[in-house]
Amino acid sequence: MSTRGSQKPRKSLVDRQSKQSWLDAALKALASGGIDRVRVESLAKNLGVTKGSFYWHFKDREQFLDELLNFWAEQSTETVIANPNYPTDSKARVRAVADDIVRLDLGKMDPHIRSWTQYDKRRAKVVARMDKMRFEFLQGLFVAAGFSITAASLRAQSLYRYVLGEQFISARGSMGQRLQRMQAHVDLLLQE
Amino acid sequence: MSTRGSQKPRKSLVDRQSKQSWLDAALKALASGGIDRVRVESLAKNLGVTKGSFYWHFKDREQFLDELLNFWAEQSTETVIANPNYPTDSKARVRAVADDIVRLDLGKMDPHIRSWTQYDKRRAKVVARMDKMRFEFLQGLFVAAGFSITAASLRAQSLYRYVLGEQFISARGSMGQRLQRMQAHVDLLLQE
DNA sequence: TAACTTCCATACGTAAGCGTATGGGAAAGC
DNA sequence: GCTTTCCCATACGCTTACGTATGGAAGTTA
Repeated sequence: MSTRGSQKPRKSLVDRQSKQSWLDAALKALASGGIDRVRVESLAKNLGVTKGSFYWHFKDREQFLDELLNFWAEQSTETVIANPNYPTDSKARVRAVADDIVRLDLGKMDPHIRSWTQYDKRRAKVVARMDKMRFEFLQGLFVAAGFSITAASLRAQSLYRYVLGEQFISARGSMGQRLQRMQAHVDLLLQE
Repeated sequence: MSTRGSQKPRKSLVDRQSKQSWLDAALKALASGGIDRVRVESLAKNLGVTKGSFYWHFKDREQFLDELLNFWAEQSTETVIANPNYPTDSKARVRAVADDIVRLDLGKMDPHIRSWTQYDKRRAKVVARMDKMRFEFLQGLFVAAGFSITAASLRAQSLYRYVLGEQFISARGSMGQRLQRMQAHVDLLLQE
């Protein structure tokens, strides 16, 4: 949708930076207590600026929240799919991915994200896309590990629900316990 | 903590009723869009009364939300544990419970409850107690089905996370699909 | 029937938060 | 150097929602 190419480059980097800082702050606020803590004036205070900045970068809070959701989606996608090099052995690969999910606490935003978007059809679609991507990624792992499409689907569903469920349990124990539980669960899924 | 027995009975039934109606309305509002929709004046409108009623029955919103959380906890406890008669065969029992969880949509409140209480230490304790109770109930089922404590624990953890995780996926498919998935998952857990 | 209790309506004060209008400083462009 | 653009501060109006103060209707008790 850009106009002609004869346009000036427009530094637009300071711009990006500032917009990004708002989104970063919002994501932190979201993680710290739900969408209800994502407040324009509160974020402004944290950033050491005023609302003036916000309403220059964004139309209103609604549009901002949309960008926030997309930002979360992008970030989640990058982290999970376009990832570093995992083991080549397919079963070890599953274990490594599961380990990362716990260790990096991927999905830590999911409770708030989902509680927020659950009854917002438009936004729920974004989350549903994420679910689909993540699921297909996991399913691919199990297929590579020798399972049939059906069996892999079942196991991916199970693993994905495990990951999501884990996020909602307050007393999850130490990192070591969580890793161990996850591996035990993966063992269940990987056994013939 | 009651005072002497010579006290009058004090009908206190109208009282109970009205308090209950507020809590019922609040639970419905909570289910329909998170704790943020549990608003005094909004609930009043739904009930066809004014705030006057609310502030006669409750000290303030905070105390009301405490009662709401306890109400949810009580209700969840009743529904899951003190339940009707399930099959006597222990494996069929597990399947029946899993079936009920999906069919009755138990845990449908969990996303909002957990997103709400996650960063509120005092309230998180209530939720943690629920987690413990539910887990021990499930663990008991697997123990009864012949698994060792350790194996039963693992399977109960898996099943519980599955149930919670299921709640957070927007595109869950039809009831039939959900039941089928759940049973497939339980099959995984029940196989030696 | 008079006083008292129970329960709710009305009206008000206050605070938080959104969005807008306006101005201004600093940097970039010419 | 002057203008223009970028970015933000300040100030204001408006809405929502909480909590309180007060009165009053209906039933209860004495």
